[in-house]
Amino acid sequence: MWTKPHPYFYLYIYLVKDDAMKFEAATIKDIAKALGVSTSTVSRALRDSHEISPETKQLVIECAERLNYKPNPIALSLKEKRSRSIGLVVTEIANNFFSQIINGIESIAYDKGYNVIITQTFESYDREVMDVQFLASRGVDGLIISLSTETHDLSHLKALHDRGLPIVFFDRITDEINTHKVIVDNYKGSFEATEHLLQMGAKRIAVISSSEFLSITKDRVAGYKEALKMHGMEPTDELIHYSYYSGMVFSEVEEIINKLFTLKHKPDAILTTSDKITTGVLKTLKRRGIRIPDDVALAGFSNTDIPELLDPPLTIVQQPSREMGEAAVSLLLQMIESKRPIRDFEKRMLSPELQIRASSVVKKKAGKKPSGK
Amino acid sequence: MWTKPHPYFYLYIYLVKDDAMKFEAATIKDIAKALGVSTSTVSRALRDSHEISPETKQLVIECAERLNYKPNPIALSLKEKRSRSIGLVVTEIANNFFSQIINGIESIAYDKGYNVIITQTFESYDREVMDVQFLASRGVDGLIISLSTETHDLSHLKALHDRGLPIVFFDRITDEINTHKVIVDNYKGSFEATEHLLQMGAKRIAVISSSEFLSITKDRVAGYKEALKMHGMEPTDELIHYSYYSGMVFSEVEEIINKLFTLKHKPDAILTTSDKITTGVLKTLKRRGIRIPDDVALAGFSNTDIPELLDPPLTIVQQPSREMGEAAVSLLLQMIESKRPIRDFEKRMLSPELQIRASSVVKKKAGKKPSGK
DNA sequence: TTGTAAGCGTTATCAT
DNA sequence: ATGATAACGCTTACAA
Repeated sequence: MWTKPHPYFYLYIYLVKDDAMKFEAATIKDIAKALGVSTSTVSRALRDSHEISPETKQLVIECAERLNYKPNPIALSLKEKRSRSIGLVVTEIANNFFSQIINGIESIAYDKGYNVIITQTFESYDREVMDVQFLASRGVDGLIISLSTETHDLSHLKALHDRGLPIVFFDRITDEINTHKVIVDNYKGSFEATEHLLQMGAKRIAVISSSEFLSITKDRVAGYKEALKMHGMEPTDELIHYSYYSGMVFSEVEEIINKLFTLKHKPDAILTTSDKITTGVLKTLKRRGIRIPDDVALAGFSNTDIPELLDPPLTIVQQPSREMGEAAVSLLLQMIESKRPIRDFEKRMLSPELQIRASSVVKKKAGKKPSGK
Repeated sequence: MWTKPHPYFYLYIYLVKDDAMKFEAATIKDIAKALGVSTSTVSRALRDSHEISPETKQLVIECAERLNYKPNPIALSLKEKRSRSIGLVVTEIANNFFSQIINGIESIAYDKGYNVIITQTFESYDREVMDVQFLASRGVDGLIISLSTETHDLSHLKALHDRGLPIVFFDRITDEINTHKVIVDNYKGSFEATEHLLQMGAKRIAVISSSEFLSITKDRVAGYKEALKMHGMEPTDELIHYSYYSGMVFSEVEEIINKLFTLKHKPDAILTTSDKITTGVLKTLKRRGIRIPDDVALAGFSNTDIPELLDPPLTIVQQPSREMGEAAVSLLLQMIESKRPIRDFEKRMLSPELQIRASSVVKKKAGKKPSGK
């Protein structure tokens, strides 16, 4: 159906002569010199210290504006012993779930004057270790991380945590490190999706989930199993499958589908629990000419707009990714900015604003029923 | 088809007591003290200066390792008067074209010790100005930017450029600022896509492009027109449409499709020139029950895997986004790191490596022909 | 109310 | 071959 890829585009690159000299920004010293006062006076005036005469303050502020003075963030960092940057470790930027996480994180981080350094693991443990070390060497003030599927050894993170680096886990979390974590109710999500498939008339629901070593997988599969039991069905191992690389490696998904559809009793519905797995299953079914929902009904976790484009529709479980990012970064900044420990587990919850946003997330459902063979 | 969205997910947030003290990293001073030498000796030893005795060097390096010494990047930045960070302005991270641009940029930037600060405009001029100012205030050493669709006034960038801030434009470029630019051959891309539609038997090809003010739009529409002329057809205005927000605002695309399909002579093929427009058109056609390619053939620019999931297939024009990112950042780092002007336009082209990578990009074509009514 | 000086971590320029 | 010192931009005791 697709012709063989062939080389195509040229890159056009315009080069120009570059003889601009480096612009020197105004410093506090320039202001001091211009006004014939000391740098400390300027510093204090700009920070609106109470021990500066209104006139001087006025003068300084005016002069600062005139010179277009901007405090040098690097000098500040050196003084304050903080980089005002936080590290982020995700699987892949080119994934809606994570790009929305990033949006959530950056919106808040930038507001508070923090940079975000983004790194990607592509589900590789080695990359994760590299990323974490890179971030540590850049002197980030804190770390937000979703573990790679390959990660079983957490020593690279433990070491940093022991040294006092604030860390927040999200989505793929771990029990081995005692710090803040942000996840959604994965159990409930897959429970409801499974239930919906049952309501559509499905009798044999298969599940394709991420690596069974991931925390989220356990919850999602548990929700699936519980829904079956609630409706008087017994989960069968032959219908439960794991994609080690969460669908990043397409052939994994393909093989699972192949296995499922060579069973004596083929499934009449499939639950997929990640963006990439959902996409992969769609692709495979299309290739094999298996129709949705006539041959199999489908319910899947997805944060992309792919399923919306497809006919017939499927059930989508959407995660509040942006809100997760916001929550994670808020917690991290809290850890960073308050030296004091968070004392009260109940009271010191998220700010109300954040909680409201968190509940605004949706689940979309498909209406059609499978022909129920 | 889709039931009304309803609130769904909870955010689970685990809070823990945080009583870890801030870890103090080893400095050059610690090494000096431990070894009873001066800081300058340590500094020189670590930088492998020739004027240090081998024994001292040995000692210092050993000690540094023992203390797990890492040079403080912030102190270095302050000294060198550079932040070792570069700013990036894109439309949106959650867009494959840009996330791959980011991949290209980061892979090279990180290797050379630079951070990348990513900002998003969402096609808004105001956001772009904010982003640029934010990046400037963070003291980035350089800027990589793809202009927003709303941007007609370039003074925010001109000011920085005049001050000597290195800037590289990519994709949506401008003539008004004389600096490096990275684009693909948009003309050729849309020329070939149009030609392919013609070969499929299309007689009336419509084009839906981004804002007509964007540089890329001009090239793409020009390629389309030229292909028509080459095949003895005259471009008609009623078949040429522009989406001001490049498909980011879905209703724009919807309206254009509506207009096209209420024409006396409806189009039998459509060329779309951006990710979002392609997606939007697919969605609209699906909603209106217009079949591809039986009712209309489709060719579109896209860097997502969405079209691959759809049946019937369409022609896809793919941009070498990762390579564009690599090219852009290479040029920028060149500008940043060499005070000397780039003298020779011809010789100082990209490194060979980069050129090779740039040609590895593909175009995929659909095979089916429209029923050609 | 304002100025002086020390310090953040590092390197470059002098001396020694 | 090594050490002392100043400097990068800024804040903050401490003095005045």
